[in-house]
Amino acid sequence: MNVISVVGPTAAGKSDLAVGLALGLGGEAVNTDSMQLYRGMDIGTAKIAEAERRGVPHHLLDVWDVTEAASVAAYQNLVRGVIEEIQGRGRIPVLVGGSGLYVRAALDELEFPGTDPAVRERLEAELEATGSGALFDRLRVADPAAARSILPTNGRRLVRALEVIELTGRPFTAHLPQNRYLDPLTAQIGLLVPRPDLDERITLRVDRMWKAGFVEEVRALPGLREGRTAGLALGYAQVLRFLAGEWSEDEARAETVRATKRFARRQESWFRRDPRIHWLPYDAPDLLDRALRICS
RNA sequence: GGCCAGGUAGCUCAGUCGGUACGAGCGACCGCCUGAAAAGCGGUAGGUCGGCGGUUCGACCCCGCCCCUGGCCA
Repeated sequence: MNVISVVGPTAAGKSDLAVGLALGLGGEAVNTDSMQLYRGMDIGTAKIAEAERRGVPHHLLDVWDVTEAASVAAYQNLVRGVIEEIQGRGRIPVLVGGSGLYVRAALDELEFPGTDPAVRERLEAELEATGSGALFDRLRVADPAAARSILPTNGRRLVRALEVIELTGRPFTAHLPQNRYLDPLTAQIGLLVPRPDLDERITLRVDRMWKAGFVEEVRALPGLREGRTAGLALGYAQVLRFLAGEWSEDEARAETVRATKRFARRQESWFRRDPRIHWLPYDAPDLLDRALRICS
């Protein structure tokens, strides 16, 4: 295989498996997690510690400032470059992370039509003023196919669809080669975790984050409030509300656990759809061997 | 032991001046997802309305007794 990708819900043990695979295959780790791209967001994103990397180089961690807005398209440029560079050195990129769209952006034939801040801003103002229903009606005329796949109440996606149509003059749905790897020799490994185990692991992980000084980490990142995305990250958003006096610290922690469980469920439903993923039980004693076999 | 409040969906609670529970939020389960994706948007399933008896054509809503929870008094 030329490219490996480890996916699955949060707290499943992806980082560790990726390091094992990299060591076994002569590879390097590449982050596919939208929030670990941010500098300074370590505890709350469960970023793999230096010691746990066991000498394996890790790419695309700490590349954005928390004041920058995240962008899949920008990320896509970065990953594609990194993958090429690693392969150029005769090594194998081992992608790791749970951001479904980011994984797709890295692995699949997928292109993002452009964006325009002015257009975006105007559409967002319109959404604010007239509500999503009006935007939906417009989309229904401009691109019936897109309207069928976007719910009338989903303002965010309506804005983007209309933006793309306005910018490209083509329907939003014009580009859709689904599930096609850029490199046919790509293997995706998914970690399967039973719900009760997953919930327990999430609770423990959040507790550990708090003990590790998560609140202090957030306090030390004033830029979080300015950025459009970083401050919305799981845990960070909740701690910010605690720091703002809206919630007690306990509430913030409990809400973080709840939101993380919900997120893990969304990750599962995203990855479940991809028939190309090889699923392995997260606690299999021979997990690494089985994964290596799939990758060879 | 007496008084008061309360026992309605897994949880927290609405509600019916007696006529098949419009229930809500959270949770659970499921789905969507193309430049904010740790974001955003949806769908479905759960209730013998504490128990037993009575009044009534009819009670979750009225009456009696009992059980449970919280508070106050003794």
